Formats: sequence, C-alpha cells, structure tokens
Amino acid sequence: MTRNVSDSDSVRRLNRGLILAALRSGGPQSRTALAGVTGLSHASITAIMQDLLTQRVVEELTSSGRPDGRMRGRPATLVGFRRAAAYVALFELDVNRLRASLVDYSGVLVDRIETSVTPTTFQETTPTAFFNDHLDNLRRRTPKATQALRRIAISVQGILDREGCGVKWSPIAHLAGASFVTDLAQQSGLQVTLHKRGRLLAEGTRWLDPNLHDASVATVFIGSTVAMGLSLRGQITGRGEGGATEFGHMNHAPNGALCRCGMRGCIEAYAADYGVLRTSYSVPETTHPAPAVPAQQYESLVQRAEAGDRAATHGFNLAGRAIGFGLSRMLAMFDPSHILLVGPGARALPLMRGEIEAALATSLVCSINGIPLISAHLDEKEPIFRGLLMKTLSSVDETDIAALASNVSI
Amino acid sequence: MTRNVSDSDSVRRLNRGLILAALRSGGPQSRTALAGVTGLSHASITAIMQDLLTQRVVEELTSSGRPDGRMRGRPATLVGFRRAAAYVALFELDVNRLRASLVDYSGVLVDRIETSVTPTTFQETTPTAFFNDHLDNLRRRTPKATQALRRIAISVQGILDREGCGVKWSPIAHLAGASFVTDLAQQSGLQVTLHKRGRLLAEGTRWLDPNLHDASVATVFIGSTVAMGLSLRGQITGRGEGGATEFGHMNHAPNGALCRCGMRGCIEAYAADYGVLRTSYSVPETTHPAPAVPAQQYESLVQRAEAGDRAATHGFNLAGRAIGFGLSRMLAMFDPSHILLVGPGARALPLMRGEIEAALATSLVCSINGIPLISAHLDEKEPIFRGLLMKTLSSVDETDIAALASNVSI
DNA sequence: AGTGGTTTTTTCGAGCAATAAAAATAATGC
DNA sequence: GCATTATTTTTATTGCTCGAAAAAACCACT
Repeated sequence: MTRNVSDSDSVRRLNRGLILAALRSGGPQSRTALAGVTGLSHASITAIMQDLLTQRVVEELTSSGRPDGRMRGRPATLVGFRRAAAYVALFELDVNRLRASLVDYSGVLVDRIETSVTPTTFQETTPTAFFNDHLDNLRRRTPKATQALRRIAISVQGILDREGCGVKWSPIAHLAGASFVTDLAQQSGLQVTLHKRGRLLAEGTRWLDPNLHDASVATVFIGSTVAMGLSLRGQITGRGEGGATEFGHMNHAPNGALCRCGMRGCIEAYAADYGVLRTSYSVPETTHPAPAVPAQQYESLVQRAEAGDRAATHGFNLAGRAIGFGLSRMLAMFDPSHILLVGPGARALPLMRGEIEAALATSLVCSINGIPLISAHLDEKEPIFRGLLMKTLSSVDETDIAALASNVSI
Repeated sequence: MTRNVSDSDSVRRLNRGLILAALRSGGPQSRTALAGVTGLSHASITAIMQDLLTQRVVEELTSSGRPDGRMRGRPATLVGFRRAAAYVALFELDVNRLRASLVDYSGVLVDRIETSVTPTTFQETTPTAFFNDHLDNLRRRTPKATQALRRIAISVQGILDREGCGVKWSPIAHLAGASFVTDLAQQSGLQVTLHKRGRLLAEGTRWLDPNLHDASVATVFIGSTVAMGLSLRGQITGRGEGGATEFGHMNHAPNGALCRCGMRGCIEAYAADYGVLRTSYSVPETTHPAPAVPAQQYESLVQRAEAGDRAATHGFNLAGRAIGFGLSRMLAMFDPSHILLVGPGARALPLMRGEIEAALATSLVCSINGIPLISAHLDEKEPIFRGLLMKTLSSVDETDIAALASNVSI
C-alpha cells in the first residue's frame, strides 16, 4: 500500500510536477511566466528551478533576442527541458507494421525505424525478443541515449489484461497470451508500459488541439478496426490505466454480422473497412471477414458512394447506423461535448453523418442535451504517436523526475 | 480557477481529511488506531486531534470498560465525531413520495418526515418552495439543528444538467425545467447538492458492504425504472458530479418498445415493471406505458413466472435480454468485477439470469474476461439513503471541516 | 499501599518547503 | 550617468510532519 500521507516531500513532488507539466505543455518559459502559470511564488520557482538545474533536468536557454514585444526591464532567461536528460523508446505496433521511435526528453524525435509485420512474425519470434531486437537497434544507432533511456512504451490494438502487462486478445496474429511486458521490463531493466491504441488517439488529439486539452472528447477510430478513446475534462478514463473500452466490439445487433473477433453483431463488423466492403458487395454478413482491405479499395468504395452508387451508399449507411447506435449507447454512460472521428473511415463521415445523427436522435440523452458536435480528423498516425509520446514523457515527469530528492542528480 | 499549489496549508487539509475519513468509515477510534489507519505519526495525530477538539468537531468518548481483549497498559481514549457539530438535511424525492431526513454529524438519524407526492404536486408549488417548506418543518421540529445545518442534499431520478443545478428531465411530473438548486441555496443560505438516484445506489452499496468499498461495481436498479450507478475502485464515476449515466434509457432495440420517456426501444421499456407487464399481457409494445404498477401486481407476475406461466416467463425473458445486452454494451466501456441488481426487480433475477448471461456470452469482452459476478440485493431504500447520507457527510468533512483554519472554531 | 510492566498520548527539537517583502540584477531611455 | 522597468534571488518567517524521548494512565502482583 502506498502512503497517502501528505508531508513536505509530497509537497515538493507536487510542485515540481506542476512546473514540469507547465514546461511540457507551454515549452521553454521564463521563471516569471512559470510563476504565473503554476500559481507558485517567485521564490519557490527559483528554489525548485535551482534544484532542477543542478540535477541537469532543465537548462537555461540563451534567449536569442527578445521574441516578445516588451523592450524594457531585465530580459527574461528562458528555461527548458535539457534534451539529453532522458530518452524514451516508443513502439507503435500495428497489424502490418512496427514503428520504433527514440525521443529525447524535450519531445524531439531522435531516430525512427519502420519494419513490416506479417501474420507469421509472432510465430517466428516471441514478442519479448521482437521488441528487444528493435530496442537494441535503437540503442546501437544512438549510443548516447542508452544511459538515459527511461521508458519503453508500446501501443497495440486489442484487449489488455487488467494490469496492463500483456494482451488478452489482439487482431495482431499470435500476439495475445504471453504477458511480455514483465519479461521485457526484466530483460531491459526499464519500465515498460502498454497502451491501447484507441486510448492514445484520445490522448493525442488532446495534445494536438489546445481547445480540446481540457474538454470531454470521444475519439472514434474507423479503419481496419473501430476503436474509441475517451477523455473527460482532460482525464483519460476507462479504467485508469489498462482496461477495456472495446467500442468496436460493442454489440450493435444481436446475432448480426460476423466480426473479425469471432463474435457476431459487433459495431466493427458493420463499420470497419471490411464490414462496409462486405455489405456493399452484398456478401452474406456471416461470411468470414477479409483479412485486410487495401487502402485504394476502400477509397474507391468511398468515391462510388459519393458518386451515388446505391450498393456503396447502402454499405456506408449501415456503417453509420452501427456507429450512431454505438455512440447513442455510449452517450447513455458518458457525456462528451465533442465526438471526433479519425482514421481512414473519417473520410466517409459525410456519407455516414445522416444515419449517425438519425440514430442519435432516437436517444433520450440527445433529445435533451442535443446532438454533440461530430467532426472528422483524417490523419490518425500523428495523434497516436503524439499520444504515446506525451503520455510517456508526462509519466517520466511525474514518476521519475518530480520525485527526485533534492540532493540527487541524474 | 482554484489554486493547485501545494503548501503547508494543503498538507494540513489533506491529513485532516485522512483522519476524518478514517473516523467516518471506522467509527470512534483511539489515536493510536488512527495513526495506524492513516499512516500519520502519533505526533501529527495528537496535533491535529487537538485542533479538532478545540474546534468542537470531535469529542473524546468515556470508553465504558475495555471492549478489546487487552487488559494491560494505559487504556485508549476513543475519539468520535461530536454529533451536534453539524447537521444535514436529506431529501429523497420519488415519483410518489418524499422522505425528508435530518441527520447529525455522526450519521445518526435525528428526524424523518414522509409525505406523498402526486403528479400535481409540482403544478401547485415550485420545487424550491416545496423543499423550503419541508426544510422549515425539519428546522421547527429540531430547533437546535438550525444553527449547525450545513447541507441540503436531494436525491432525484432523471437527467441532471451538467452543473447539477437542476433537472433536465425526470419521471417526476413537472419537476424538470427550473434549476431550483440555485434558488434553494440562495433562500436557505446553505449549500445544496443534487444527486441522481442511480449513482447514490452505487455509493450506498459501497458503504453497506465493506467488501465492495474499494471494488468496481455496477449497481443496476430495476423497478418502476431502470438505472445504473458505477463505482470504479471506490471512485464513483460518470462525469464526476452531475452528469448522465442513463442506463435505463440506453437503446436496446432500434424502433422498439415505447418507453415512459417518449423514446422507443429503451432498456427500461422492456425491463422496468411496466415493460414486463406489457410484454406478459401481450399488449402491443407501442402502447403507452401504465403510469404506475402496484407492487402486488408485479409480485404476482413474478410468482406466475416462477410457477411456469408461459406469458409471464416470456416477459421476464425479454427483460433479461434487454438488461443483458445493455450490460454487454456497458462492459465494452467499463469493466466492473461485480454486477449488483437492486430494487423490486432484483427479486426476479433467477427468472432473467439465463437471458442476461446468454446476452453477455455473445460479447467479446465476456468471452475473454469471463462473465462477471451477478448478484441481487433486494432492499433498495437503504442503499439510496445511505449513499446520500455518506456522500453528503463526506462532502462536509472534506469541504467544510478539513479546510477549517486552526484558529477557527465551529 | 507500593512498585514494575505495558500501552497510549504528549512534548520537544530538527528538518523542509512555501511565502512575502526586500534586495540584487540587467537591460532600456534620455 | 541615472532614472525606469522587469526579472530573479535572498532573507526572515511561518507552518507542517516526524522521530525520539518523556509523561500519563492503567493493571498486576507483592
């Protein structure tokens, strides 16, 4: 059990965290600016900053000229994260691709390696060995980072176990089963965190759009799968860390279309690319889903629907209906002010909006609160990476850096 | 904006809160016991307790004998809440009844008044005046409480507005519209809080069953309505305070049975008493719901189903199916370890369990995590009152008492 | 009644962090 | 050079928790 007691140590940790968070979201700033943002007194900022400087967590920037308009008074010295203070290794694992990134403490991308993943990848090697290999690659290519490497963070699709140590189910072949997080942590000697891709989307959009930073947003990914991340007033929910928000596999129609997960009637089975394709080509909905849909095929389907093609339109109508009823059911439990569609399927929002809003209109919550704002955001890669990055760096801030005792240096 | 800065003041507030919370859940205790539970040092307990004693928040109890087995050493002096330190007025408003209770700071019921509510009640008087009248009654009957009255807490059914200041929709006739919370707060000079009944059920069961105190539980009320409260690891969620978890009005079947709320296909329209009745008697599902179902009528329906009556069994099957799919959809977003059915309908759990579990079995989450424990708890009045009581007293602890400066007395 | 043992509670001094106010610093403008 | 302006640091004070030691309160036994 962790101590809940509040003492001078926890005070320092909290206030250090406040300063780090301000630097994280506001970039390099003067001490005065930090005092304003955090609410701490100038004296405290100075004291804490002195600690951070001697600990080589932050560094003073020689401000080139005076970017702000003011020309009088003592010029401010900006303070920002020292880039080499820490590094994190980020792995974005997808059905057919791995993107490994090395990022420094200030959030700058240092190195990136992309490799393809096949259905047999995890038959030939264990997830632990797979990640370890790529970690070694990153380390080899940037030796100076090895020392200060703090975290390995992995983004996957699927259902995580309750502790976030492994994957219970995933569309990535042969990934489920082993709780590779523990192994990887042991072998690398680093803290390893596992994240649901859908949740990271929510985290990422929160960081990419300042307006959404403290808003309540439901981010729905539509592509080869359907997933959702929720951020409520700036807090990402759905079981704290590691847990399930399986929006794509929420039941839409009992005994309905066959889903990739093996169940029937999931939202995904209607709204993911393979679902729309199946409906549009009048393939029976109990037919086993196509393993992968080429991007062009989906795109041409969208274009046909936009051109008025009946079959294609029908496919997107059913998809919109599934998304719409799913959202209406989600809204019975949550109450986000924005709904953001991302991923390839977001491109088809105009084709689905009618059915989505019709479905929402049948719900009590929407008839009272009104239909929430629904908008599309086409690029999904950036939010996932950004979400993984910011979540990981914030975790380093809070867990590793803010808790440093004042006599320790890194 | 509230200051997030941590200073010695906030330390004291937090630790006072820790002690108050320990007393709240553990009853009168010795200082040593409190040190163990809270993790604070004996010295701090003494210091804080001295403050609390001079502020007349707590008092030392003359321990009658030694209840614990130990017979050696200096006997412990128990410390407990001083009953007259504060009072709270609790109003449980139902479709046909108001229960007004006056409770002292130690949680003891001082006075209770029950009055009936009719569909015309809020045509004849405003909610503000209605509550004010009953508040005056309570005050008149216990004059000594007037001074120390701290809160008015109201439990209602329906959808609250985002700030928790009023009701946007309610099955209680003519209650919706005016944000009476603000008015009532102004006229009474007290802090007024409004709570969704379903959420209080979750809070109440949490306090009534120590095993559930820090567990993740979904509490489903089944009766004249269907509602749900969620507590995740001891935290009640669903939009912090005030917000919507309208489980009963989550859509079950598009364009389905007519619900009391005017929408079609809500879970409630199948699983609330009127829904089961309608199905069992083969009344068309678009028929307007009966305004109220007598308890005996529902009970006899249960008995007929238990005896094997086809029509009644069918009614409960459909109800179970609606509940089951609703839960399966909820589980796509949350992941509670227990599901607790309360209210009159919990009595019929054996009749519905088959359909509920069949519906859950079709969901991906359940096929991976297993079907959560579903159990019934028949009495629903006690959890609601207990939830309202504990939530309100805890709020007084945190907001009013823990924040008292050390030189202030009450 | 007196004494030793045991447990609970209080007292005391050290250490730490935050704040307000004053002082120091580093530029500009005339 | 000197006043002005804005930023940063220093100083004195306050309030908190904690560990250790002291005090208090009771029992048991002689």
